[in-house]
Amino acid sequence: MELAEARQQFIQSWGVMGSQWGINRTMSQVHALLLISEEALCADDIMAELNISRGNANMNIRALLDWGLVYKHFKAGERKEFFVAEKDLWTAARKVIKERKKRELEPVLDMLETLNSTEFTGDEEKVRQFSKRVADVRTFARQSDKLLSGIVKSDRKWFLGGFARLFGK
Amino acid sequence: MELAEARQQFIQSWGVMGSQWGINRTMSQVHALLLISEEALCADDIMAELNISRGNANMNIRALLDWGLVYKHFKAGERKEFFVAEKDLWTAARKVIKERKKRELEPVLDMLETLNSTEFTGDEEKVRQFSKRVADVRTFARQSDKLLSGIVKSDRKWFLGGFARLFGK
DNA sequence: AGAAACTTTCAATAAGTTTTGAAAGTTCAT
DNA sequence: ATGAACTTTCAAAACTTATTGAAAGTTTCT
Repeated sequence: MELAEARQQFIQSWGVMGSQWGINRTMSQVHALLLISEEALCADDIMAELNISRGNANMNIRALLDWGLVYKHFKAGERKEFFVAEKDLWTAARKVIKERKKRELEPVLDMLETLNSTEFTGDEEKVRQFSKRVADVRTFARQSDKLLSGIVKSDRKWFLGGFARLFGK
Repeated sequence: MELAEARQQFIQSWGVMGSQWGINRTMSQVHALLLISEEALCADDIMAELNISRGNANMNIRALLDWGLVYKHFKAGERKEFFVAEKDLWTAARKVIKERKKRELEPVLDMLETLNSTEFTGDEEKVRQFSKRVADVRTFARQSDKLLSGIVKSDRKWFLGGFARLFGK
């Protein structure tokens, strides 16, 4: 198989996965491209490889920097900016978990805390039942938050090591 | 606070979270509505509560059944179908993980396995570097898959119990 | 200060996704 | 076999999100 073809396959597949998880397809593709690139790439390289406009490239590169998945890299004698991906995927995954937890889980958690400490007006029995459900969901969400925090704080060994001992007991 | 208002807040917030994770907003809202409903609801109840069309309600209820997050419920003497949510969120979460793993992680894993056992044509050094990157990503993806499988198989106690002992050691 | 090299912004447009609603399909009771 | 009750389908419309490209902005060099 041609190397170029294999690269495209990797980039496409990574893009599809991203879009299924609510991440802009182009952003995932830029990430994929940088992941498999040894050399730091500049905006023009990325535009050319992925066939996208300058604006689109710029916006998605900024987003990746923002997530901490890509770093700026300056080459001596070159004026433009180059970019490299965080190549350690465990580090990258932890950043994604941390960030999504903050952006997407915490607002729900806040809503649940608020509802949990509010008194409702309405049919007494219905209020009782609703409060019970909210409390259940809150417990679950807090537990999930705790689990994710633990993962973010844990080190590579935990991830690389066997998980067998962690479950079922 | 009015009970009705609180219900809307819960439903909206759950809908936003879903959409951020690549799940149709209406589907999350139907799920939220069923989660906080003691009684089983029929299509018309859901249409009325969420102000959506019959087609939309039907399509999203089917999807939730498909994910195993909602069950059909028949009421004696009633001809129409009623629906209830799986109220145990740990059970629901495991189903979601299992399903997303299958639908969204496994295709990437397959791509990585294929690329990993393919010889590439092209500049020798570039091929070597690309293969190394693919191997790295594959290792990470397999490890993630293993971790998720463990979670899916683990029991509630593991989730409810303290995670402290699991990390950092 | 001016010009070149580069990055960012943003309004217009394109692409993609979701929703609707009416028609077709199904099931069940008589 | 018919009709009422209910569910499913699907093409068209509405809505949302992503992308473009040209203009504006910034930085660096002489």
